[in-house]
Amino acid sequence: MPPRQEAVASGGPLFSPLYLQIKRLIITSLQAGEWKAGDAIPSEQDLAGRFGVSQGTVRKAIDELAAENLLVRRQGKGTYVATHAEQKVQYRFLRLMADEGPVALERQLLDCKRQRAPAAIARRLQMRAGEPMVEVRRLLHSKGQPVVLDDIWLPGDLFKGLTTELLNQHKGPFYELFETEFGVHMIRAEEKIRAVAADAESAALLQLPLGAPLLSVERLSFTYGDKAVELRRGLYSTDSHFYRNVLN
Amino acid sequence: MPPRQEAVASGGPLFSPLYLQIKRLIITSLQAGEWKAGDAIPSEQDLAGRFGVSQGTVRKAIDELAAENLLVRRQGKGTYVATHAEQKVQYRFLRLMADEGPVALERQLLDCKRQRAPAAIARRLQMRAGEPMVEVRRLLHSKGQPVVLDDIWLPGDLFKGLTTELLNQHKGPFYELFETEFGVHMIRAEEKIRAVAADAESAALLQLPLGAPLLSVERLSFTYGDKAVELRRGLYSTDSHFYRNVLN
DNA sequence: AGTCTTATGTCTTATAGAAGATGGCAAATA
DNA sequence: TATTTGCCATCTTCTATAAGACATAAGACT
Repeated sequence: MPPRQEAVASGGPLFSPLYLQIKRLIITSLQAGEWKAGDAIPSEQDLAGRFGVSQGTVRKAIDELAAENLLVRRQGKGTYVATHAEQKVQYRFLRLMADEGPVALERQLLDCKRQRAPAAIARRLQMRAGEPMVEVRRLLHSKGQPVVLDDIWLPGDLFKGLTTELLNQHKGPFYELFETEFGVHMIRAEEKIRAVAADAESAALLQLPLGAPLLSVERLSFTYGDKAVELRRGLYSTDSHFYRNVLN
Repeated sequence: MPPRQEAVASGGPLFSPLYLQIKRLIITSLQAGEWKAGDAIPSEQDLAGRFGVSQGTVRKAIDELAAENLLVRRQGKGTYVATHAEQKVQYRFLRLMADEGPVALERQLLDCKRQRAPAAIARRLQMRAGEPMVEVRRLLHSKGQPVVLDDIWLPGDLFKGLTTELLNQHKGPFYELFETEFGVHMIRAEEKIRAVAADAESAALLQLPLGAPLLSVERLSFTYGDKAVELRRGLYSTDSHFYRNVLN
């Protein structure tokens, strides 16, 4: 067994450990859609054979991918591609909690139309202004009360057949739909949170007085290869709910 | 080598893997203050010898502790007890970012007095109302502008000698002082974030109009054994700053 | 129908060697 | 002589592999 493989060119890290090379190969397969969301990937032994390394090395690669929530391990069963369609947590990326009781949200679609990208939006998604996009607006209700107003921007070329009907007939999170219908997996996101005053439109939609303080949550979501594919701005009413975060 | 050690009693998980038992032992030593913040813990070989297991088993235990930010590994040097005194990030738990440029904060101590615990505060810290506490209030400034107003509550018995003078003469984060002077390590925290309107006092201190929207960040901090030891309420002005969070 | 066996996953532990950091010591140098 | 330089021993963590234990599900058997 050659202890070290030659790496090419200069600039980057000349050598990298075997398990990191394996990890990269697995990510490539995920990106190529070789295994779809919710599927089981081949066993550690299989992959070890395919790549010509030992099971333990594949295991360490998968360990890191599982820690990053790209894969999910189930002892005795197999290793699965992470998905937003899990029953356990309805919304994997939503950090909203209710003051008391669990959060059970109903969706109300407000709008879904194709647009040209405004400069401010395009820049954040590394696109050019004027490129085709889809804008979706919706409300989330809890016990009949409106709680979240979302404004979502998606690249038009990635989401060709996205229509109001498709969104309405689909039960479950948007991200689940994006996986099954468009093959776009959201694996990571960054949020910028501010406090803002409700303008006329948001106040009306959220049934709050004009100028009421709202949580503004601007989310940039990424797919494989750190490619930004969604910009979302949520306005949260925090009278009976809050945004929860853990630090360590 | 016995493959499995006997576990006692009933109720919990009857058996747990060796490396988890080792992990618990290490946590116990940390909690007992056997190694202080910033110190190097014994080498993996040392610990393996002490516990009568192999180096790889100790390694897996330490791996998890490092992933939880209780320990910090440095290849070739050793493994160290995590601390809030690192130069790298001034405030480990502070998620505040500036719209442009880095965050450089100056502190201004407003108040530090001993109090009886109000019921609402006591409950969150699993104490009884009326028990002695320390309340600290302070401002954080960025480029001369006030940005954060903090109201901090600490159990009085744990922080006996905490005075205005001690806080003022200390440079660096509070959590660093808590480690060195009181042996209290903050290892984890939960934050509840809301949008609120500035009342008269906070508006004046943050130099904002009355009713301006503010980010309310309520932080409950824990030390070893999931023991809550600090309740902190921060009001953030988010005109030129924001709260940053990453999801995966 | 219920129990047992077996196949196939992941999980745990152990061992050996590689890679990085550090300090001591000797040779080279000014 | 005083100082620098380079080598090396020895400490640390990191990587790679192998073997057996544990978990799960499905089929064989009673």
